[in-house]
Amino acid sequence: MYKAPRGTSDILPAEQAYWKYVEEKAISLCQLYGYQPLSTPLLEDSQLFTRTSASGTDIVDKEMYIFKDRGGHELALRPEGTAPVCRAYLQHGLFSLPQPVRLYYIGATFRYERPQAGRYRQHQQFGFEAIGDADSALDAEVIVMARNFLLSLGLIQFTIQLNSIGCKLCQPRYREILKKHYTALNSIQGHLCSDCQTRLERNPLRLLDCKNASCQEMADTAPKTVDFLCPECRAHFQSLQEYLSILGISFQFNHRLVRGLDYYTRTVFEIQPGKGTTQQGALGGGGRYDNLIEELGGEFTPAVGFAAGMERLILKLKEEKISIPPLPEPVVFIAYLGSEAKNEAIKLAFQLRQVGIATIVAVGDKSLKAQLKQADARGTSYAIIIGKEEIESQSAILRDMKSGEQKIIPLAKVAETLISR
RNA sequence: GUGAGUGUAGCCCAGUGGUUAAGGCGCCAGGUUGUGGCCCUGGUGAGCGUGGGUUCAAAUCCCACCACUCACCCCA
Repeated sequence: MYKAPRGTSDILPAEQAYWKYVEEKAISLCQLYGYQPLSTPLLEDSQLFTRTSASGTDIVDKEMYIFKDRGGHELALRPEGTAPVCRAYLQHGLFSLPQPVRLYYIGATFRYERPQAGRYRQHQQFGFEAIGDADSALDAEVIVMARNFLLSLGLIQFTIQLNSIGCKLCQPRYREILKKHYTALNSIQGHLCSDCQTRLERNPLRLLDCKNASCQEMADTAPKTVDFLCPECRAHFQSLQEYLSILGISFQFNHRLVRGLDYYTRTVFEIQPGKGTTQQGALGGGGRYDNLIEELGGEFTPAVGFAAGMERLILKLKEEKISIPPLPEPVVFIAYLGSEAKNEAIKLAFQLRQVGIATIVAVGDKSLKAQLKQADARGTSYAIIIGKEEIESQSAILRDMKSGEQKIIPLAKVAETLISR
């Protein structure tokens, strides 16, 4: 028996209402803020990610789905959405549009890791990116969108964690200071975990988010990124906070927040869920990536964005028992008895659909009881019953499934009767 | 990659060495010779994740493997 590959899953009809709900909220949010949809392939040249995200990040080091196609090209199932959007921005010359260009996407993302609650090898991400302006008002816009998105879903138990990690100018300086701090402490205490030993060399910023107890002690006393920002980055971060405060958006500083991808500059933020039954991690995260497009071969183009995990959001919706509008069910179920009636039933179903009435017609020549049971199971509002008697009088029984009331109407008037209801 | 737990019909699950593996949901049929949702009756459907071992005898004990779940790392 075949099963869906590990970490992937089928989304059955019973689940689809959640997906539609979240997608519709996402789309209407983006419309409200003037973001336009963009779809990119699931596959990309693997270097798009290895170059931009760089090594030393988990996504590149251990979570990428990489393979060679028949032509020998190394491709990757996209592990994140931002780099493909930037690639498309450059490839199609979107830089010639008025800037910033505001884009959003909803699509599958892949990471090879051990699945658990809210963590899958294939998951759906909703993200939006504003490309082409460094104005911190844009950072604020993105953060507010992220917040309002969750609120529109009915989720209220979350916090926005915020930090600034500087730019090309000030971040290298900070890195050196951080390295000195760790090297000094480590030579005295010598408690740095093996992961952090490598981080110290390859990706010192990520020393800060190590969860290892002894490393945490060192992180607690470590110098903070915000204290070493250059004047421009400091002003940028300052004004971002002002915008947020004007809008009454509350957030928490998190000096240890550095994010898992290398391309981030200045603003980084994450949406952390309140305490729940699972440890699913961030509901979403994002930040500014001013150098990414330049690294991909374009002009210097500052940008900022956000992405959320749909599965995690749905998990939360269920955890908090937020009710979701059901998917629409067909209005009418047509039951028949006998082969003449069957012909009439099929014809009637065809006609009803022509005028836009969602209809299921019975098949398989089952008992009327079984047919009505199906109508009930599908939750149709009406059942139409056609038997021998009805054929003779060219009529049909229209049964209201909720009240159980039924009346006989001319076959020719079924559509019109249903429309008038 | 590491750790823990679980693995019996489509789903939820009882059963801890010994008759044809129990129940609920679902599904099918009947009670109502043309009528759903409640009720009643009957039926359908598993040989107990896979392989090996212990034993007169194993779903029940042992070993290995696989899968699932959760957690760690890290992130959506």
